[in-house]
Amino acid sequence: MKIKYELISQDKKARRGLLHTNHGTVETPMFMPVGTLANVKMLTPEEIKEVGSGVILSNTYHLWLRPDEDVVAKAGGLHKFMNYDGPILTDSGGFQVFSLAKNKKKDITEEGVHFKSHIDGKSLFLTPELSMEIQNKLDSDIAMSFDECIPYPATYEYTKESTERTLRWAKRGKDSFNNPNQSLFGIVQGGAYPKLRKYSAEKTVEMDFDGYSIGGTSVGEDKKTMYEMVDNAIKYLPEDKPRYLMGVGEPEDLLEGVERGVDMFDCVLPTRLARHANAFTPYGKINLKNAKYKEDFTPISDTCDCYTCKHYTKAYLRHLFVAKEGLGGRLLSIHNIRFLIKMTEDMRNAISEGNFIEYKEQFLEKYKN
RNA sequence: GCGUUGUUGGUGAAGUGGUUAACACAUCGGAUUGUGGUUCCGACAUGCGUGGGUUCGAUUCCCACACAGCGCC
Repeated sequence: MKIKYELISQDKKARRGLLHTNHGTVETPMFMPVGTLANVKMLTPEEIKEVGSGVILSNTYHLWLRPDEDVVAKAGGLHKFMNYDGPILTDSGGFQVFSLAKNKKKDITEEGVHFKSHIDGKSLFLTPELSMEIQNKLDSDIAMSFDECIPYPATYEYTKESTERTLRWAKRGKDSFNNPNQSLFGIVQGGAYPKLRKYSAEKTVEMDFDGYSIGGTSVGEDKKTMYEMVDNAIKYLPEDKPRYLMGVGEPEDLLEGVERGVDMFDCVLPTRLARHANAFTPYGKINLKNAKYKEDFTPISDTCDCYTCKHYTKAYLRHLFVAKEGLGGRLLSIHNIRFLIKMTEDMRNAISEGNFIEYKEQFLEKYKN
């Protein structure tokens, strides 16, 4: 069955809802941890669940290369393969158009995109049809359309050309899509041009997807520009479908996104930062490797309810990072993901109580310091 | 005692008669937004064992001394 979005309550544009999937019902706004290679780096499925995660994200491009989608299909699909029974969303490989296609003009064609494998340098060619075929086999709950994530800055001409091509790719992908148990999201592009965002959103919505995402953000633009991109896309999206802001983000971005009506976020930030000893706290990010934590025997945050904060001190975590012990990254991944997910829980409650803006301002007042 | 080799930052070490003494590790910071697990970027010797000398100029050449290794009585 396809996913179904159910709106529960609304506070201005901020929305609280439920997402019904084949692998359970989850609440929105939600933050989705990224598990590119069929695992959220360093964490077991039990730990992912314990942290309150709704959906996790995995990646078509990476699983295509290794182990390859047929292996996953033989295992019985992505859920069985990785032993995760919650909802999974797969990114289409569109972001790799941004990060791996070196020569945009030459590598990106109407038919598809030429890549060099980041593993062995082999030449690869990914098309909308192939991305759908791989995702159909992976059998995630939500598949993403194959798009081009446009760099920033980009000229109006290039953005227009690319945005139109992404629309044609979306249509081709949808036409070849072949898995009745899987949902498919369309992706709004249009770069930083309001006119193109509107065009992309309206044309994408016409194709009638199961959900819509806003792509092409967090690619180097300033925050003001990013929030404008969201504003200029989201007003054309239907109320009865989930909205997903791709690749975002930082705590302040979640607040700004939810305020504008975003339901879903994903970001590598909590896990990547964790591997490099950076921790989210209510008072901003801290670097646990700093010498000042050498004898700090308090938790990262005394108001955090995560496993790590309940059992370990900053001094111990610092020791693990300085000694390059993997447990540090693991414990901090738990904390950082929990931090963002707890934020979404608090935001949901604030929406229900009609005081989202107050929550946001209180949060930011502390966090900015 | 004689001969010989060596003495460069917290560590291992390059190097040159002439503007800022290489590099690595350690240390100390910073970055990270549809993954970079081992990543990226900064800072870090006012000084080359000590004291003299030669020279316009010495960490580099010379002498003495100190210390360390090796060899010989």
